[in-house]
Order: sequence, then structure tokens, then C-alpha cells
Amino acid sequence: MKNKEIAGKFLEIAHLLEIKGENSFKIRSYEKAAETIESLDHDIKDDYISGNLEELDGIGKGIAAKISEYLSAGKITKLEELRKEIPRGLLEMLKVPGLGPAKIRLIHKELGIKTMRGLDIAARRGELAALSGLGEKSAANILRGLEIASRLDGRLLMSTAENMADDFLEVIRKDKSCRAALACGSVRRGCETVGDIDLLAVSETPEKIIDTFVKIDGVEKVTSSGPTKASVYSTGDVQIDLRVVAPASFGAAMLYFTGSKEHNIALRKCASAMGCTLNEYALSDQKSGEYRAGETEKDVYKRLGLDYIPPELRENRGEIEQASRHALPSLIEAKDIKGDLHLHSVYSDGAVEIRGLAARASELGYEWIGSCDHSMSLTIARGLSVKNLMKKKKEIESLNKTSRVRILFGAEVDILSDGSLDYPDEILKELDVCLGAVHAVFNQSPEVLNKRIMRAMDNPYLDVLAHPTARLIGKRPPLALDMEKVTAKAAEKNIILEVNAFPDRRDLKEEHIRMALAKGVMLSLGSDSHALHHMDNMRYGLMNLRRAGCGKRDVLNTRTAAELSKIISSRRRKANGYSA
DNA sequence: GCCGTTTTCGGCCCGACTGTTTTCAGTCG
Repeated sequence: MKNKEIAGKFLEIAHLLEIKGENSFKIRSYEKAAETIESLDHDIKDDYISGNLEELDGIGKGIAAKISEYLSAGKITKLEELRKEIPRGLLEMLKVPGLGPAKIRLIHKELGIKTMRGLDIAARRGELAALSGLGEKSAANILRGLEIASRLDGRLLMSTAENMADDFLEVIRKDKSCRAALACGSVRRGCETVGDIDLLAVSETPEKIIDTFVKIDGVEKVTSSGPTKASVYSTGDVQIDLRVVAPASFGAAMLYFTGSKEHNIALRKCASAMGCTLNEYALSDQKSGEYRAGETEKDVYKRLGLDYIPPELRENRGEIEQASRHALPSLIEAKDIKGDLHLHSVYSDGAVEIRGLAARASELGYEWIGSCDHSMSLTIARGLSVKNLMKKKKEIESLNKTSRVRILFGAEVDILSDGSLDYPDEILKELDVCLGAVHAVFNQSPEVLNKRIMRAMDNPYLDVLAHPTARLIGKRPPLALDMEKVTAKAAEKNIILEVNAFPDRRDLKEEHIRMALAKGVMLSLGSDSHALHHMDNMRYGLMNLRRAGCGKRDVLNTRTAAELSKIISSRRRKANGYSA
């Protein structure tokens, strides 16, 4: 499938046109087309073959022709020409905070600078400040922006961003004039990573809140500060923005600052179509300016004729149209979760005894847990020998006599380099649940790797494929798996795919969850806890599920212990039937 | 470049803050 690839080409065209100074609506058209293509639930080649490209939203004659050219000839002439015309370095400069297309153009035209390095040198020499339209301050901002762009190439993990946001919110909420405060933006939408942190507060006296905010310990630099809005850089050069609004605008402002940008643009179009304008203050009549809604998000959606759209779905991927015909998916919620399927104990590399895990699970309101320690080959994580595994089984049996929470006897079994599992079948058979996972030998060729996973999935005792792509966000790339094939195989063999909730794993990612859901594959959530506090990480896996539009019935963790056992024994029976 | 209940031209989402310039363009979200 080339959807993502093609979407990327159009985004590149959009950026190049920006630098060129093209009409901004033309640029927006390319961006829109890229969004449409990226969020398609099928291969765009299908539309190309059937001649229906122009029926897609935001795709007309021009862009359809470019898609056709790419699919038939493997290139887009317009993009090739733009690349020749505009030095690659100028594109990179767009990533520098404080530097936009107009200034880039100016710098390029007046000073002939076309690389980041060249820009850095000119900035240090003070050549930028001499340009008309720029001054000392702009030059200094660009210099700082360059520093940030080079240091902060990555984004923050959601968990880090949430903690930072909470630290700031705690102080803001203590201000007596603060009625409410929360994090919006990508934090509220549950994204995997966060670029900058957007905070929103409600108050009748915004200046006071802003004043509190810019003085918080941990603010390293205030980059802008007005009566209702301020931006600061906090420790680690993380940008934090705060906006303060009046109570009557709380909902409209929440919508506005939660985004996504694309969702907002689409909502404003809806508003405009019904003679209204939507901004961060309210939904109001275009002519009279009369207030229609704004105090809560629900009110605004309702006045727009839409069902309430949960933040995780606000990406303009069709959710607005779904909301208009009452067809939004009913998303899984934290309260639906009855158990955590992936917990490590002191038997392997966990820090907690099984009884401790069960006690915490009880506090969390769970009915069951899966005690899944590492298998014998993973010596670095004190993987269990068969003998210790059997000892663990006895302990679980004994604990289950009195435990309020049913403890499943499980294991996270290594998928070895040849695709065999790390315990013999007669041992695997004993497990209540068997998770299989790759923990070593990541560097196989894609062919060998895919064969390895397929072979593992052929084992009738493999119930769950845990953290399927083995990625670590920002640290280790995902395995080069053909996820279409993996999800198809999971559907065929009734294998459950895990959504690992550890903050730097979040594996499967939402795109792959959607792929699995489309094929009817069951999913499971696991915190992969190695310490007690890790059990609270389930929320991050839940974010992925919700962002993928996942409902309650799609997830194993919403079932009772009895239902879960039934699902697993039924899948094993079928799998054994296949392999016999 | 796209689109059409103001339909083949002329619109296209909206506002805060900064910096450089004296009224607004650029950037950001």
C-alpha cells in the first residue's frame, strides 16, 4: 500500500510551495489531499484502477493526475521540478521555531543561504539582524530556534508530557482566581508523543493567572506573554503554552486548544455552512454576532448538529461526518477494563510478588490478572526454567484459593530466532495464557523475520502476540514486519494481538490496531508492569485503542475471567484442529 | 488546487502576540 508514501509526497509539495510563497489556499489543498490519502481505510490504488480518484474528498483533477502519475511512473514531475528549484536545506529550516516561509525566503534571497549550517553561521555573525524586516530580536530568536531544532529532534513521550503538564497545572490551580485548568492539545488527544504542551485555564482575571504561570519554577524563558496568553520554555526546552478564557468560553476554548488543527478547520467549515462562526470564544451568528454556544464542548457540537466527539478521535479522519449521522464508534473506556494480561513478578525481572500484583489489581477494580514472566532463554531478565515455572504454578494455585482477583498462570514466552517458542508444547499446554514475544535477534532480514513470526503464530499454544513490533519509541525502530500479513494470520488463527501499554512501547500502534480491527482480530491490553506503579500505565494502551476507534467488545480485557478462559480454550481447540 | 443550497468564479478558519514599523506582516496554534 502506497497511501502513506503518496501523502508524504503531497506534504512535501505543500512545504516547498510554502517556501516559494505560493497562494496559501493552494498549499492547503495539497495538505488536505495528503490528509485524505493518509486516512483512507483502503489502498488508494483501488480508486486509481477504478478511476474514482476525483471522488475522494479534496482531490480534484490536478491532484488526481499527480497520483496517477506516481502510481504509473513512480514519480511526480511537479515535485521533481520543485526540488530542483528549492534547496533542500530551506525545507529543513521550516522546523526552526520562529522561522517561517517568509523569513526563510528573505534570508535565502538576500544572503544566498541554503543550508542550516549556513544559517547558523550567518546568525552567529549577526548578518540576519541587518536584513530589512528583521532586527536584533528576530535574529536572537532564530539563533535560539536553531539550537532547539538541533537538540529537540524528537518529541516527548506522552507520559513525560503529562507529568510536566501536571506540575504546571498544580501551581496554576492553586491560584485563587483559577476556576479550572487542564491540558489540551495532543496530550488530551492521547497521542503517542507530544511536541509542545498546551494548557487552558478559566478565570475572570486572566492577567493574574498568566503572571503566576510565567513565574513558575522551571520556566527557563518566557517567549511571549500577553493579557490572555503566554508561551514559555521549561526545563529541557519544552514549550508550554497557556491560554486563559472566561467561563462562558470554556467549551469553545477547549475545542480550539485540543485540536487537532485539521479537526478545528473542519468544524469551522461546518459552522460557516450554517451561517455561524466558531472561534475560541464561542459559536456565534455570523451576522448578528449572537452567542449560540461555548460554555461546554457538548453544547458546541450539539449546535453544530453533531454528536460529541471524544478528543482521541479529533483528527479529521471522518469523525465529523460520522458524528453528523450518529455513527461514531462507542469507544472502550477505562471502567470497562476487568484485568491486566501482562504482569511480571519477582519470579523473573519484576519487582513485586504475585500477591502484591493481585492486591493492586483489586484496588484498581480488576477481576483478574495474567501473571506472565519471561521464559528461560531470556537469561538477562531472569527467565524462568521449567522447574521454576512449575513452582510458580503451584503458588498461583494456592493464591487463587483466597485471592479476590483471579490470577491466570501465564508466561511471556520468547519467540526464538527460528520462530519456535521457548518452552516445549507440553509445558505451554499447562499455561492458562501464553504470550509470545520477540526480545532478541532484531536484525534479521525482513524475509527471515516475517517467516519467524509466521512460524510462531502457527504454534497452537500461542494465544497472544505481545508487543508485536517490539519498537521502543525514540530508541528502537519497529521490526520490519508485514503487518497486513501478521494481522491476517492473527485473524486466521484466532490469535490475540496485544496493545502493550508501556509508555515507550504503545505497540500495536493505532494504525495497526485499525488494521487488526478491520479483520476482526481480538486485541488485549497489557501494562507489561515490572513494578507496582507500572500498573497505572494501562491508560497509555487505552489511548491507542481509543484513537483507533476501538470498542469494548474488541478487547479481551473487558471480559470476565470465565469468558476469557473460554475464549482461549476455544481458540486452542480450533488451532489444534488446524494443525492436526 | 478544490469546490458548488450565493455553483464554473471567487471564495477558501480564526485570533493572539511579536517585532519592526508607524499600521501591519509574520508566526503560531
